[in-house]
Amino acid sequence: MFREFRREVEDALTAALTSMDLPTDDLGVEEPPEDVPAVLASSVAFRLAGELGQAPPQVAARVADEIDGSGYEYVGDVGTQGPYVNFEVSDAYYAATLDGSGDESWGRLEDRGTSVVVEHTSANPTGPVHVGRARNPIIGDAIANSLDFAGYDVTREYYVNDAGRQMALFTWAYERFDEEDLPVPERDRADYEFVRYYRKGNAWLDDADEEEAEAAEAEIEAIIRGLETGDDETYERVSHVVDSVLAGMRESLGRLPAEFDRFVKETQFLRDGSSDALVDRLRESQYAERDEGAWVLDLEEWGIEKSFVFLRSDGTTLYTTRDLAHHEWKFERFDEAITVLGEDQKLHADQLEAALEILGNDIDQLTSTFYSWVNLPEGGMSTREGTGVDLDDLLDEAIDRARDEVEKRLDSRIRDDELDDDDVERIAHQVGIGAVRYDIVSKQPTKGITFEWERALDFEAQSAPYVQYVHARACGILDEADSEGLTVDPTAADPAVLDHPAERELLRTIARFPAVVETAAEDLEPHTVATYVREFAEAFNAFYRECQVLGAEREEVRTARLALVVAARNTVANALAVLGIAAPTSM
RNA sequence: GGGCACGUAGCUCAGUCCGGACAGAGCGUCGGACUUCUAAUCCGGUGGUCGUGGGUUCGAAUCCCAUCGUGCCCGCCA
Repeated sequence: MFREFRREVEDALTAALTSMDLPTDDLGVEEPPEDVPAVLASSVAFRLAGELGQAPPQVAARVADEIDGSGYEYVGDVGTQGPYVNFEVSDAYYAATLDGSGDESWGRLEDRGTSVVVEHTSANPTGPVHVGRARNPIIGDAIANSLDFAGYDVTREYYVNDAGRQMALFTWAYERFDEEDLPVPERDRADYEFVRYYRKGNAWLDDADEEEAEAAEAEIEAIIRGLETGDDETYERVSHVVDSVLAGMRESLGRLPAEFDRFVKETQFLRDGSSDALVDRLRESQYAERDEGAWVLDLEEWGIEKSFVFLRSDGTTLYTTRDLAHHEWKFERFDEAITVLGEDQKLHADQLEAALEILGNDIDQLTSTFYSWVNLPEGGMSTREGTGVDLDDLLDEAIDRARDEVEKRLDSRIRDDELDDDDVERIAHQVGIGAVRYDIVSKQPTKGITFEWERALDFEAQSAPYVQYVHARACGILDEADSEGLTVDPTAADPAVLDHPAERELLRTIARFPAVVETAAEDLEPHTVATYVREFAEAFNAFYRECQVLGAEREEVRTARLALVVAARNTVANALAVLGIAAPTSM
């Protein structure tokens, strides 16, 4: 409803200014501070003061007088407070909000008929997912969710880097070393088992004498060449390693949960010839030149000083070259492509975009969004070095701590719904994993994060359980209503009886949700949903404190409040869904 | 050396893109509220040179310039 109201306010202001023969290019529409009794306000009077030769408050009064709100459904009182023109909402606004949010799809926007592929995570299949990378699936999943809610047709893609030197080295190490020479795996799962070969291979190469190293390098080179020329046997060997490790990684990611619609392998673009064809096209471009046997692009026109190598001097392709073919493949299948990348990829993303433009693509189709690393207090995390905290360990610890909390609270529990062991386990999972996700998704991705156990697993307010608790409370009320034989009928509710300030504030907050989804999707900023849902939880808790639902004195009030609780539950459930956080029905 | 990001309360962060009403939360700390739909809750107190210095503007945390600090990146790795 907020979106419709905002449009009406803009219309009304434009009409008023036009009839006063004033410019309408900057309406100055903004959300006023909390204590102002208005949903939107305009600061346009400041800008017109000079032109009219009057002080802003006088200008505001004149503009407010000129506004005719009668033709609008949701515009209520229009008044001024000093230099500001304030717009209150009408009763119809509350009524429409209560009606709309009674639907479980509240917050889902109309279908846009636009397909978008969201590529995220795409961690190299070298070993278990560590916390340093965990920001990618959590942010990526939330971005995909917000686009889905905003009416896009979303495909979630994991791009598998199975063609580089890294995987060739891994395959060589896997075939070269015996398991008995390796440490016991940290977990009984493929990614933990295989990563031992990868680490061993790297360590061995670091220590090997020149002759040994050269022989090993020759074998690794042979694997790279085999992949490059599309040799089936080489592909099978590498695939065994890649698929095994990836299967393990998918289990970790699935716990978040972060699911993918498709896994696209880099080797696909070597095997189908698209990578070679692309190199030929690039070579013909005016920006291509040879440099010490390699082929490079001069990207100075794009403000990139260093030229970009797209073909090695030995004739093999590079990661970014193959990624070019990958992106053309995406452009053919989707209207828009979004990639969630670590901040270290910025230059590559710029080079990729420039090269795609040279190849004649419409680069408006592509948007890259970046996040900063999660580091340990003592430094970065590395799969190769085996430094860092595994995502599995973080999630296990989070669940353990959440379980302790649940059990600690069982004794002092007022509600007599008798949680059984399954409930305790369910809540521990929902809260533990939710807390980890909320901690990450609630911050701007560009901010650096230093991982600390205590902070990541803080269940206090401004964390997932605070919001989840609101959902559980709403469900609790509705359960109770159900067991008392009360039917919740939103159509029978009269929104006019919801005149308590806490009820009004809750409805106003609910009304904003679709607009929050819209901007989160447009700006690819899911953390704004996290901010919103926290504010929502505050509004609900105030309502919960001030307004008895089941114990309401009049039946019509109870009916209306029950409808409000349904609306609140739908809102918080969907906001949590966007963030990828579970909404517990009890806690 | 060049480029990009970040710097807001003791700590963790919103707000910055699109300038506007006294800069907001949580944690911490101090005090208060459970015979009342779940106290993982709520209420009150405490706490800020918005890194620093200039500039633009009626108005700057927000825009511009400079500067300091931190992180990331700077062709044949991914």
